Amino acid sequence: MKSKTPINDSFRAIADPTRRAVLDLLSEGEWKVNDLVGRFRMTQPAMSQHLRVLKQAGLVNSRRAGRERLYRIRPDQLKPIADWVGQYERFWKRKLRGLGEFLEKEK
Amino acid sequence: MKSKTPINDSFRAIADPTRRAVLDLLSEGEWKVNDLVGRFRMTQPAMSQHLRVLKQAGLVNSRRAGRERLYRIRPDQLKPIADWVGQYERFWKRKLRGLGEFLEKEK
DNA sequence: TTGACACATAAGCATTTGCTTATGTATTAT
DNA sequence: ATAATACATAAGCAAATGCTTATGTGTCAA
Repeated sequence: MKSKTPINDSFRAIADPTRRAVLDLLSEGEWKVNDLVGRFRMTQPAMSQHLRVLKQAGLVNSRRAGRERLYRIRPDQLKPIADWVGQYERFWKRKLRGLGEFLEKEK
Repeated sequence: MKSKTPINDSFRAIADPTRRAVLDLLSEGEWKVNDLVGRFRMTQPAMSQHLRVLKQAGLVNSRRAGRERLYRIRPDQLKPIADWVGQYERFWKRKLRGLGEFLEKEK
């Protein structure tokens, strides 16, 4: 069987465009589920399932407020992803400076 | 039907741990397919399929060399991902400075 | 030219994913 | 207490994913 690492869960979680859009909305502040549903062509259970994936990946938190449930982002949990992609940042930074063509031609 | 954007393909491509590991290897330079196969517990067709996904996402290039085929990374294609994750960078940077607790408590 | 090599592609299959329509579970309103 | 609201969870299903074992296709070697 395959081991599921949390870091892997994060990458998988943001692979879905709906979930990325949800994170973008949550970056503005807390949202209740029904308000999120109203932003997508999707039923409420579908949204709840996306939120569960995000929660299991550690990318969001939730709290009760009466009979509503408010989700908030945990943006620091995106740092492992930023770190991984950041490994490659130097490549396009060099390219933007125009002194990185050697990589294209090396070998 | 759902439209498949290239940016979405990139996120999906790096969702798989094998493909991320391949990209990490390719960041050292060009690799031939069989050498990549030797690094994973996987058949050659499986690796070729991973490489195809990476190629369709624009994350790698390939060229023939005799009867071998050499793959190289196109790291600048990761920039859209870096940009998206980078939107959230300020959150954990603020947190590291210790002056970002307000976000935890706001509302 | 014939065979071996390096790789891609096809076909098949089990698992996962993303959605739907029920249905369950708190919480609030009456 | 009862009904309505807000959401989660279960079950079912089509499509996508990741792998496998054939089987192509192009290149080199004999």
